[in-house]
Amino acid sequence: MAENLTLEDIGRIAGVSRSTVSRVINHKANVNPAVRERVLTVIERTGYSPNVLARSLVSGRTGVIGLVIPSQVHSLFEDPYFSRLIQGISSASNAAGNTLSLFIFQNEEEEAALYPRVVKSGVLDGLILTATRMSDPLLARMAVGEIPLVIVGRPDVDGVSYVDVDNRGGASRAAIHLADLGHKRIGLIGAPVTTTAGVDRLSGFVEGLALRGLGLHPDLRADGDFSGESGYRAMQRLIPNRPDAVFAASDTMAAGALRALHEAGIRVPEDIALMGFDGLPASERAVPPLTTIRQPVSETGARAVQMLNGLISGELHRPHVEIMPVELVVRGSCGAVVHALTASSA
Amino acid sequence: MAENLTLEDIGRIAGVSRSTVSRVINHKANVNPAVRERVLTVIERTGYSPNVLARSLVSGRTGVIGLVIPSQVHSLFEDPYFSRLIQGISSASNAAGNTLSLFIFQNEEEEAALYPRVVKSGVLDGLILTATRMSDPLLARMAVGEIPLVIVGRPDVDGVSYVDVDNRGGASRAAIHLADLGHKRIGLIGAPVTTTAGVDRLSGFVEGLALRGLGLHPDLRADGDFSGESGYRAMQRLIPNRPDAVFAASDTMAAGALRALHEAGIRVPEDIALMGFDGLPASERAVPPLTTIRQPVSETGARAVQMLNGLISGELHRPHVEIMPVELVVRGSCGAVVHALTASSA
DNA sequence: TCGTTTCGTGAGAGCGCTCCCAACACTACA
DNA sequence: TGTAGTGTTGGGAGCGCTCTCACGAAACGA
Repeated sequence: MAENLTLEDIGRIAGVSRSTVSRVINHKANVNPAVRERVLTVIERTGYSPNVLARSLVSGRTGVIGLVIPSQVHSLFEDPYFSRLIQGISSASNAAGNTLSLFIFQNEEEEAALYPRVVKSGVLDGLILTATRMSDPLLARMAVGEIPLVIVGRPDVDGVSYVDVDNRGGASRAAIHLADLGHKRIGLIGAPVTTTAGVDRLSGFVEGLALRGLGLHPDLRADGDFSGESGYRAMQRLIPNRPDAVFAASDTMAAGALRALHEAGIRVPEDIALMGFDGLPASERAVPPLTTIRQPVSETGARAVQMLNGLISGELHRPHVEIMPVELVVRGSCGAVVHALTASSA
Repeated sequence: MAENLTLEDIGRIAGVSRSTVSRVINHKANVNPAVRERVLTVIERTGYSPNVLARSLVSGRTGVIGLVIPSQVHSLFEDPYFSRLIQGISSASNAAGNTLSLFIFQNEEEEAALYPRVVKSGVLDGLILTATRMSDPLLARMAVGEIPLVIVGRPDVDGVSYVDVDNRGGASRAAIHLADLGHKRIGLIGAPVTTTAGVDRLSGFVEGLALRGLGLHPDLRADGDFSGESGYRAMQRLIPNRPDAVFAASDTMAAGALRALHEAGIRVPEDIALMGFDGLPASERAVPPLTTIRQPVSETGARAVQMLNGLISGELHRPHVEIMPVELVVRGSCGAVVHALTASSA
């Protein structure tokens, strides 16, 4: 009932000392079973729970991990990616007994305030940084190693732990899939090359095309910024150059592209094949359903939490890297179903 | 440079005591200007920043506020509402110097774990609870008043501070708008009546119809769960009953409804008028652009933070209530543009 | 029977900070 | 010269916890 019980209080009620109560709570050995039972009863009855602050002050651990979403993530409100990532990270944090603190920065000034205010203040045991840009200034500031750090997405510097999805492999897979369906003029709606994901999906795509003896013609490439709107405009730029297949580097951009194609009266997949990347639930309900590369977003977040906890506890030697596998999901938009009878040997 | 500087260290370097350094840091009066300057220089030079934990332990304030998103919010990953709300709350927290901790609960067990683990542990100064259900069990557990609490959305119990948008007024406005455009058979795709928002939008809508001498025919009402998919199915149920206008209680459901209408070959707004609620950016890019009731989501979140801080500091007497205004945004889907010449007197 | 080990326990110190109070100038007034 | 302020400073206590250490009691082998 009463709010401000202390170890001392519990001890007094149970007729033991503060130290013994502490031992009981922290599951330490060398406590008489009868005494332990008595103390537990008192704790139960009083509803006591230890003051995390005091505990953290002496132990040096707070159990709080920070999730940093840098500025310039305008897509945060459009792209379900971040919702799913946050959900995965939150869920894994709860499971691991961590508290998750969220830092969404609107601008560079807010970013600059992070370092003194949270990293050095001692509240955070570790930090997860998302949405890495190329030469990320935040990263440079944080990677100095004062606090355990895990990046979600490949950073473009060495010596930092990260977990990424297989962007290269997935994009390569997409290119091969489209090529194997008989397409020759395969275009790309790319993600920004200011992000490592954009770079990796581009290079993987080119790599996949090359494996089938194809190349990416400059006229068949238009980059977007992950938003549906940018995918819409990119496709409009591509249409005059008559691609027979297009790989959009995100489902949201693919959805925009689909809209542009509808408006132009171009049928999918009859006139053009379309693929996305992400595997969002919404991609399944597109018309036609979108063939895509599914990435395990919430699992990626969960792995980041686990890796961070490994780093915090010292079990892991840094830097540690993990690449999550992606998966080709064949649906209607690539025309594979139409080709299935003739191309099922592939 | 060195990480673990203390007040004592700074004092030693500056040739003063711990107390004086503390006074300088906390902008207390009665410090010799020359000494203050010297101390500030040392702080600057060493990069010292105070240990928040120790400070919190004695002051009883942590500056951390919790944002709780209960389980059963399946729409979290589909509906941009939460992204925008989180963004607004995060932004306001940063501005107010708070740290935001995020608690997304997957199930009732996780919810049950919240109370002892965070509320009583003393890490949180206050709590924001979102997505209130009717007779929310979480609310019952938290509203006991051990920690300052602000609800986003109207709770169905008394004595709790909350900030809500004018769901009733907005829905009423929508009904009146559609009625004034000459529609008679006005249908509703409702939000779940297990949420107070759903209840309020329903009652407001009925109220608005009544003001124009209309009623809501049971055949013209189908409820969804905020998701696009549910809006799609709800509209399919409504179509056979031939409404000439439909108000969907969320933009996402309206988007689903739009899809159902497209598939059925029913033109919007020529054959049927459609309205949404939310004012999501995506509603503007719908085909046709969606007429909607815009609610200030991120401002609502920001107000919740401000209210919570008022409660924490004791400036506010609880309970405090604030209703945010909504706004009718007329676009193509309601046919108002077509009617504009004849109905501009309204 | 006497060391010696083991177990269970409590007291003390200390984590880094804030707050309170006493001590010390130094000035101002009578 | 004495007394009362006024501004400035340092030390002590204490927030609630963990950890180390030492002490007494019980249990052991010799």
